[in-house]
Amino acid sequence: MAEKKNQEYNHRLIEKKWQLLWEKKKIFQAKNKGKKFYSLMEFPYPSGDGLHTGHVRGYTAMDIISRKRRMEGFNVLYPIGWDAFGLPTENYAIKTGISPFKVTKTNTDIFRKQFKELGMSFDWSREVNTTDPNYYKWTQWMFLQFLKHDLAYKAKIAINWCPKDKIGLANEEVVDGRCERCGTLVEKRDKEQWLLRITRYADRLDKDLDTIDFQEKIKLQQKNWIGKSVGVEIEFPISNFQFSNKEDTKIKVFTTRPDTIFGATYLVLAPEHKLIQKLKSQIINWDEVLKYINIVKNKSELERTSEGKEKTGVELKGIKGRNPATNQEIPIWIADYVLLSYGTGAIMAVPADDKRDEEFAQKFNLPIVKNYKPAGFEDFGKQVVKFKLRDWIFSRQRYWGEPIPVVHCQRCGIVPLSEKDLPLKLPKIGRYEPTDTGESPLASISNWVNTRCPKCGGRARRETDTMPNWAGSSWYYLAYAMQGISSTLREPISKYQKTLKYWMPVDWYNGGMEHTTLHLLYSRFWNKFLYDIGVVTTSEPYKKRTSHGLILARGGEKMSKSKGNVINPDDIVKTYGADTLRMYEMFMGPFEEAISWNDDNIFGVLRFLERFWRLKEKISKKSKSDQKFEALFHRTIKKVNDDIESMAFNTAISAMMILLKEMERREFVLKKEYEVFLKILSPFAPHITEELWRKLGHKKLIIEEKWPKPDLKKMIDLEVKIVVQINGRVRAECLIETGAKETEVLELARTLPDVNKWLIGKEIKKIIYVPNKLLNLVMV
RNA sequence: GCUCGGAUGGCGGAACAGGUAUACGCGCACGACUUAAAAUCGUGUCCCGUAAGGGAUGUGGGUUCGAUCCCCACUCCGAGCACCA
Repeated sequence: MAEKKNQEYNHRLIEKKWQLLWEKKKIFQAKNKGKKFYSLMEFPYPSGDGLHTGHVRGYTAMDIISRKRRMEGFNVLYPIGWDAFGLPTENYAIKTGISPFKVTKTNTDIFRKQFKELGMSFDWSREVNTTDPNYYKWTQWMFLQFLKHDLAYKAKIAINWCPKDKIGLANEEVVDGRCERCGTLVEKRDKEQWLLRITRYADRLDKDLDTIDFQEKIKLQQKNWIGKSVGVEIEFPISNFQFSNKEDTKIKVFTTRPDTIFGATYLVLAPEHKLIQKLKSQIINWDEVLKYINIVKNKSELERTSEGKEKTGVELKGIKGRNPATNQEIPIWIADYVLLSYGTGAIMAVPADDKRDEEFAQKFNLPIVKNYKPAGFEDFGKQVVKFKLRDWIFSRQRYWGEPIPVVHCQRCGIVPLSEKDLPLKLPKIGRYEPTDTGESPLASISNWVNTRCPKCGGRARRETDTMPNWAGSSWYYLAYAMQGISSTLREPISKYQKTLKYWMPVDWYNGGMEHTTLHLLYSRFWNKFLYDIGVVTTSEPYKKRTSHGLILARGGEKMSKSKGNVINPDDIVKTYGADTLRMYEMFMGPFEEAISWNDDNIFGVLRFLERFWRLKEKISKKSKSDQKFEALFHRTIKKVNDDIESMAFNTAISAMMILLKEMERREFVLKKEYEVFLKILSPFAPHITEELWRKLGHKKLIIEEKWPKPDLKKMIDLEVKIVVQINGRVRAECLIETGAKETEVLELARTLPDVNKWLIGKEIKKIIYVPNKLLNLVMV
């Protein structure tokens, strides 16, 4: 009885065993030579909840690809690490008083264990952690390079402020006017902030998308976000006014439709436009103007955009502009539908052509010309390119992030730390709350804050802002390559150049769509900068980018703790095994699309694995299969191969299910064929296939075997089924040798009663023949 | 509002250089094995019709010998952007 039980498929008896053996043999450790393949899935934020089913989907997909590449002879790097700085850990620390260092340690331990239990073929020797001082030393080093090249600067700007998290947010972190993390309404606050000049790279970030293999929807989203538009800057003279400064005699507007200039009947400035203050003395209704400016200033972003888009504005009375095309005097208005941050902060309004201008003109009774004559594109100004992309707000007023390595010296101003003084370590503290003044808790640690200026030796204060959690993830793909040298990141940068050149770019990068305008754009920018200063040799970090769909709870809702509908992958692994979970998540539907979890369907793949396990009993010593089976067999090898490449994992598995059924139906299974089947299944279900491979008596592991190639000649059937249609409707089918000519098929078709009865007394007008597929007889 | 996806059995989904719609899986029904149940295996499973045949891929048109696939109009769902001149 016990003996019999051992022979049944039991994941508990095999999965751990192989995981330990892989680890012991260091089978997944990448070398730094050979034909390389760098596959990457976005590294996780190690939250206290552990891995969720969505993680499993993405990591399994890249694990399948990585395992296949290894069998194809590539030197594969499939690394893993932890993006561990960030708010949830800090908030947890505030709530419990437990140090974020400790929380991070606990959480990464859990994640690591879970990944191992899933059989992920990570190179654990290259594990990185963004909160490790050896790691963030480099994040800080890169910040200093930005600073050195004038790409990091501090400025007082109106930022998005989350009053609950007490933190400034980048534009990319504001969703529908609310904080991306906690959903609180975002306020505007004037604050000194660090910014990175990502806008200097806007054009390259846009253009270079054409050189890389990203999914179209990803490229589109990035293009929309960068928002490149080509237009013309046109100067409208201000009439009836004497200026001391010549520059101030004109209002510069940006338009993508300079051809509509003859229809421009008024000008609009953004309320924050600098010129307004300069024109103050000439504006008759200044009180009214000032009142409007203040109202706009105090409106939140959400209010400004959500008030039904009802247009508001005030005319600047006392001054007029002149349309250079018509030479007519036109009024000048200010209105908040014109944004200071885009173009020149001023527009020429063409109410006949632009919907917003039309609404505004109607509300305030401004003239609308129809039937104006079109102008040439550059007749009244010169062509310029504008972007929607804004500079990246790079500082956060929080504890749990990389300290920004500069000091503020009373005499020298902002002074960067010397590179040899990195890392600037985050001091351990007892309280993690942000201060009410909106400063980081670091500000209250006087023995850390008060320091000496590296330049003059005088008194100085450390910068207390920290970096956003997008910093560490902007270059982690480089860290994996660097990490390989000696398992540390301690060497000077020159030591890493060879290995960086060898590994970069990442060959295949998978991740979530939610990171398209954040992480993906930031890291491309970061890499381009490092390319420009000679640290890396490719200007794009990722050759190919794909994305996985979300996994939703049953019924299509998002999984969430509050709804109690969260599926814990640990439970599935425990009950059914890692191989079953991996295969289920790959089989459940199209990889790129969102899909609902359904426990019932797990049994489908579990049964498949159990049946596969039993198949070994049918192995025979015979040496040849029939041609028909071989055709199916080789077609399956090809399909599994091609489907993995296009991430159509669901149909790859379905093809293997069909093959299994066919092999069960037959009286015997050839050992050769069985082994090939094991190999093509192995990336999906690595444990059971290693076990069965070993049971066949092999000493080597299946992961060390070669990926099978289909025999294209054997894929072709000797006979094919041809569908016979009459007037496009299927009436019969017949078997005929592959590659038969039209006349042969027609001759055979005529003999079929189901065809013949439609032909009686009628004339065939036209014959359409698709070789090996279909014959369509068109009748009168 | 704009941009991009999507809509196929009871359910998840296949089929895309226009060529047998519903592969594969789940569920369900019946049968075999069991004293019995579970498990397993086998058969069936879009709708109407005894059949011949007809109707079905969100809706309505069009192109074509032939349309899930291409074109036009619309409805609904999802994602992204959102006064970007």
